[in-house]
Amino acid sequence: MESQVAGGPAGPALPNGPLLGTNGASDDSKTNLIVNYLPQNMTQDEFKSLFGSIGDIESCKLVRDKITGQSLGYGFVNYSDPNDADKAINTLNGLKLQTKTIKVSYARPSSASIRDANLYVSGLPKTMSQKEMEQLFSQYGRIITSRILVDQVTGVSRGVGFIRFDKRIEAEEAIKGLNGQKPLGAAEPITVKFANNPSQKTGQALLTHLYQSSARRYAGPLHHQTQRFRLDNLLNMAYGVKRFSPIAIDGMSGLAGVGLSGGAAGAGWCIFVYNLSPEADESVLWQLFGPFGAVTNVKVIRDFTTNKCKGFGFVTMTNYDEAAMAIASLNGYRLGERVLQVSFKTSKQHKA
DNA sequence: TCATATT
Repeated sequence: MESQVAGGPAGPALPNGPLLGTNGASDDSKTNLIVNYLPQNMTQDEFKSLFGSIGDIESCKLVRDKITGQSLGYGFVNYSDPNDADKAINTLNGLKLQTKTIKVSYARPSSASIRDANLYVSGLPKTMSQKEMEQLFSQYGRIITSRILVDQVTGVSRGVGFIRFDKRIEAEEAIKGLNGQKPLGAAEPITVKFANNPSQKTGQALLTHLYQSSARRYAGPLHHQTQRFRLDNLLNMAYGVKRFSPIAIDGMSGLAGVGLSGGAAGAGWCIFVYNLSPEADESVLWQLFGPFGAVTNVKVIRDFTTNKCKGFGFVTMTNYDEAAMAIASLNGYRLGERVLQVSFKTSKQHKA
């Protein structure tokens, strides 16, 4: 993560110049851990507290979905002392937390070459074991993880599995070599392709969350036209249907001086979004508001010196009804540990 | 017939 400078009194004298290893990279391979199979509902604070009980933490991060803020079930911990990292592996690896058994291991150095190295395999013989599947794939490289999905009730293989290689090149070679091939003694060929990236799922996950939260917020019989409008549109979005609603939502009375920004270039409805994380960027706003309709502009307000988001931003949408829908759906939406506040921007001139 | 491992 961050460069660490060796300052140990017992270490060899360092030459002048950058206090880095000969390869120019900082060496956190002895202090940086990856933690997998965390319970879905574990928070950053709980994560830090659990691993902080071992020793001083330099930094730690529970990895979450960029858009929905949901935990992705893994995280990183960087200890100040390599001995604490070792201790964390020995004492916390295999710990059972709720339904999960967490895995604690040293993190490989992060690089582009190890990303997108995860394969989805289907059409496997039901009799093939995880070990046999690994043997089949191991000729193409170092396998980091493997799994065969099983029927929840019977425990029998579903013929579907995952293989994560150390390097993406190895995964590519495995696809070339094994996709469409019959394993020894198998009746049918297997399909080998890259597994879905979690980020591809987030659009759908967002819509699901929005639909659920919307359904909760407007719980009750759907006889009111406004409610029907919202739910119809959320369902339409989920199915990718674009259509105009014949039902007009609440009138636009009482909106004088609110939201509507004039000017040829900036015409549209300006929306104020509050409680963004310091890490938020424009893409988050595009992805949050895009599903609701035409978005012409997004802006994250950043601190000039740190370049971190100051906690708020603005989105401009062309159509009133789509902006109103976005506000109704996203106001109060939980993004990670934060609850968004979303409203039409109020004009500053009129404030006391 | 896609669960979750690279900040």
